[in-house]
Amino acid sequence: MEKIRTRYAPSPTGMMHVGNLRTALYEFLIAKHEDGVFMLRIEDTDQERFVEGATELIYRTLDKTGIVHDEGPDKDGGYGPYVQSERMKTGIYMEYAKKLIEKGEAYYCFCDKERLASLKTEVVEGKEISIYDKHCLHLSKEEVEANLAAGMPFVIRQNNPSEGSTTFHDKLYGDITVENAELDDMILIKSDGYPTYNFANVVDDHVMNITHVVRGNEYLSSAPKYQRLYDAFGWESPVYVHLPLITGEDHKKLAKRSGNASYIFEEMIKSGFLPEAVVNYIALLGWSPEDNREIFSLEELIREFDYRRISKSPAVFDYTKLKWMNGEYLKAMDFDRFYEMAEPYLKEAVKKDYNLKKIAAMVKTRIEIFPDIKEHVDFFDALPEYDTAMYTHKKMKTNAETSLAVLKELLPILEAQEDYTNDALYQTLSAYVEEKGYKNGYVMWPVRTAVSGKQMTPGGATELMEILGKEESLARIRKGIELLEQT
RNA sequence: GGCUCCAUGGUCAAGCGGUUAAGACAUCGCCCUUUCACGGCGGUAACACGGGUUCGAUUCCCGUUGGAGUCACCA
Repeated sequence: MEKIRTRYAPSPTGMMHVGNLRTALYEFLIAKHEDGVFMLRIEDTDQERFVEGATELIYRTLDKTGIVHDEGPDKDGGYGPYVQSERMKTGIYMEYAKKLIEKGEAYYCFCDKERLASLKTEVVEGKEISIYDKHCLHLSKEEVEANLAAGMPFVIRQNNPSEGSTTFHDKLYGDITVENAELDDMILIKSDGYPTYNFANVVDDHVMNITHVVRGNEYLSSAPKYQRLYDAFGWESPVYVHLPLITGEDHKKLAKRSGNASYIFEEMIKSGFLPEAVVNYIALLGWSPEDNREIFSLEELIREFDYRRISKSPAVFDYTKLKWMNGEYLKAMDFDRFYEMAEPYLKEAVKKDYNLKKIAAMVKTRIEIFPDIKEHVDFFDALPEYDTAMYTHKKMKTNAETSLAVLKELLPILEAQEDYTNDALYQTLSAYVEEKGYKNGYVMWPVRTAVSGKQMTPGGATELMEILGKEESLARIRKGIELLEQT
């Protein structure tokens, strides 16, 4: 059987959001699942929208996520060039466009902007709707030659029949048929000589031997026009796989512009997400495995990914679930790697000379994304101002009064204590608890409160004291006693 | 508005004619616990509606409603 070849064909116009990334991922998975080839092609036919550095961003993102291409501008696989502006220089698009003209499947159009504007009949939701009237199709050969000779600017349009219908087959959506009358004579070659996406895409996919055209659902409605192009050329059409859209909370397609930063990959990484967690999460937006598993490495995805299980309805991007998944990755992560990644966040929150590794270990199972660290550990640097009401805990049967008593009794004991390791401290406190016949929490609660000044901490009382050290721990307990005495 | 697609809990999502309609996130409760978290256990919560087809429809067909996409010399 022929080897599967898929392609990711982004235009270098800015940031990559999770929709783009998911498309790349599925294209990659579909190819790799069957040991095929995943290719990268840069579609830069719109010179006006080109953004400096956008190509590098694509490389960086692919690299970070592990979605590596087998062929591309930087990896020649014999189908190059892989950048459309370079391909254009070879004259390939014009050459194929002319073939279509010869067949009567395309024609020169000399209409100017004004005439085109006069065709716009209707305005729906702020968008002008127009369908080209085939005005230039009726130009005689002589007129065309004359216009060309005179250097008149032109475009080349597809000549779609006004009768009959066109059907194409999508692997997920099945047969889709539309009336040819619905098909506008779209522009194939722009007046600047560049091909449109619509044309370049079809030509390149064919010439570069792409077997499976995988792309977002937004192309579903133009697919019949592409199909007509294949038919006009007499080419066999590829296998189409149109992917369901990823939407925001508003159930609307993710927009590249006006984009919410939380859907942009780079921004997500900056805000403390792991690339592998993001990849794992988006793999599950629109696809599900046969079993109930949810945590997948990229290698596992390659093994399990069956594109026939891709769903047809759009999926809302759930930030909360992504965070949960990121937390799962953090918990499962090797400690050294975790520490390396967490260190900058720890150092920002804790300036004093505490054992950051111990703090990191405490925090590892409690956070979902790295920035969560700050709120967990900020009390190490400075005891926050707190309300003595925090000493009251119903379940521990503590209140300001009992806490004061316990703390006062404990102070001399802790002053005498030299070994401030967690185990030793815990032993000391336990002994005290036992001697007095108290409940554990009755003692631990006020100590932890005094030592942290917080409702929630990443560890218990003695764990905290080990890190704070004797001096600071005692200072905080004295402070607690002072506060409690004032009430 | 035309065309096209889609339709299971708040979200992701299994199901592919007969099920007590899975599971996950979120949410709520309980347990565990040196607080919180983790972990464990449990609860609330869904087949949009109306017609068919069928012995039987969440599942197949049609319609309605709802949602989305698209209608550029952008991709």
